[in-house]
Parts: sequence; structure tokens; C-alpha cells
Amino acid sequence: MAKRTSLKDNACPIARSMESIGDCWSMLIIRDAMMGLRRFSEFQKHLGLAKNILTTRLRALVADGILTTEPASDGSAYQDYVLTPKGRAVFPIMVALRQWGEDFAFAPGEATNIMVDRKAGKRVRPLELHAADGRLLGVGDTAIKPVASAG
Amino acid sequence: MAKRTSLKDNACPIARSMESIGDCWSMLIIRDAMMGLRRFSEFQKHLGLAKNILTTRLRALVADGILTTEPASDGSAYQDYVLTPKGRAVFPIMVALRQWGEDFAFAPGEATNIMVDRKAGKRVRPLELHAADGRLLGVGDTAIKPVASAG
DNA sequence: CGGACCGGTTTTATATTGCAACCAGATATT
DNA sequence: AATATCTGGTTGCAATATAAAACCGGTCCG
Repeated sequence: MAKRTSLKDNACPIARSMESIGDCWSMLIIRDAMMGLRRFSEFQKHLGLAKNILTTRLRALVADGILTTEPASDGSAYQDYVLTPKGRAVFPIMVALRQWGEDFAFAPGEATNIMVDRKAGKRVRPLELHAADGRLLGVGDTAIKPVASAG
Repeated sequence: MAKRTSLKDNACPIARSMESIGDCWSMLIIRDAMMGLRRFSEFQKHLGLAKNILTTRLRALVADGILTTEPASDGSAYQDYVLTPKGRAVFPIMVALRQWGEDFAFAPGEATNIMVDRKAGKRVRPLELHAADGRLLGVGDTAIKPVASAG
């Protein structure tokens, strides 16, 4: 294609987020990293994607500060890909995507999986957005406020 | 490229969500629709993307049940693209992406915009995930539970 | 020390993207 | 009423991204 248009310099945080993690494979790599996968071959087997694609995605995630490489935990000469704090902070996005998918992307009775509270084993509540004073907020209760550049 | 691998039949809700809305333009179209944009030309001007790309994205979002077309609200012969309930349910995903972007994707002092509570004008709280019994849950407090196909 | 495994890189074919030009019908202007 | 302009696209084209497959040097395993 023509070069994909970059949103790196867009002023909207949503656009910037999508630029970093708005790719199927990147998101699924982060998902798998949250489940404990660390090695190149683990990601490749579990996701079933081509190795060259995995390579480009891992490099991009490392460049973005979402993953870091560190010496393999099994003592071998290889390396692990592990989440940084920025990477772990993707958790709410993952939960939101998951809940929307659970609710709308499956026919009744279709095989799938759901997120549960580890202790009780019960399904978690829908994500909630609250105001600073604690009020529960819906779609119409929010606004976007510009923040000018300092300088 | 070779045909992008489809995740439509993947059992993971995250993968299915990404298949529907894991595209920059699709997500930004939904964002703009939430801000009240409705017409083809409004999306095109505001997003600055090519018309053929906008066409394919709008068609896909309609096919996915995220947008619907309806007669233009201004009485003209044209049509509006409006969010369905499924489309409005993308809101938490949008908020999650936005909060992560606000937190990690901008240098200090860079121009941007933030989400505030419409009434108080104050920044909203981070999204929260709670267990059925109300406990606040973090990354390690959740688990994924398979749901076999019925039949 | 020989074979398998690991983490890639290099082709190659085919899709997708984006730009620009074009177009028919609806709307606005004179 | 005739013409110009806007709307919502479609059609070509060039550049780039994706995926499958083959290949490859360093590790590890017995």
C-alpha cells in the first residue's frame, strides 16, 4: 500500500494508543505476555503467526517501551520478552476489549472463554468509569478538554 | 500483502474484538461518531483520510452492526451513519485507550486533550475492575475460564 | 559430536493502503 | 431554468505491508 499514515503526532490520546497497540498481533502478544508467555517460540506457537511478522511486532513493542528483553529465566543463552509497567498498564484496555467481545462477538452457545475473579471464580463486573467525586459516568456524562502545549 | 489472517473464528473475545475494531480508522470513526459526527463528509474532513478507505471502513462497521445508516437528520436525500447499541458499547474501550494514551503517549507539556466529567469539568478516575462481590481487581487477580460450546 | 531446537533473515506472491482523478445525482446559485 | 458546486462515492495506480516458505548460524541435548 502507500505508506500507512502515522498517528504518532496526533493530539488525540486514542489515536496515539491505536498507533502503538492498534494491531491485532501486537494486542494478542500483550495478552499472551500477561498470561505468562515470554519466549519467541512460545508466542509463535501459541499465536500461529509467521516468524517474520512476530519479529517486527516484538521489535516495535520493545521500541515503544511496552516490552523489554531480559536474559532468559531458564538460564539458557536466549532472552525473554517481558512486560514493562507501560505494558502492564494495557490491562484495562484488554479487559474492555474482552468484555465487549464476550457481549457482542459470539453466537449463543459458541465456544469461548470469559474473565473471572481468580479467588471466587465468578465472572467479573463490567468496567466502571467514575467521576473524581465518585459518580458513575456513562457515554453522555463525559467531555473532552483540550490541554494546550506548555511553552 | 498476503491476505491478512482472519480472527473471526478465534475463540478469544479479545481477538474477535480486534478483528472488528482493531483498525486505527475504524476506532477513530467510532470516536468521532460518539462526538456526534454523522455524515460521510464530516468523517472525511475531520479524519483526513482517503474517501475509498473511509468507504470500506464505514461498510465494514455497518456490516458488523456497529453503525447503521438512516435518513439524514437534516431532511436531505443523503444518509447519516449512527452508532447502534453495540457501537455505543465500545465506550469503555475508548476510555481505556484514552487513559493509557494520556498516561504514556505524550511528552510532558505536549498539546493533547483529556477526558473530564461533563458536570464538574474535572478529570475522570481511572477505569476500575471489580469482582462480583465488589472487590477491586488488578492484573493478577483475574483468570480466564473456558466456556465449552453448547451442543 | 551429531541432530534438533531457537531465534531469527531472506525471498516471493499477493493484499491493502492511499493518492488522485473521475463521476452521477442532489443541492445551491444566478 | 441553467449552471455551478457539493455529496458520496468508484476506479486506476504505485508503493508498502503481510504471510508462507525456505534458509541459516548459534545453542542445547544426549
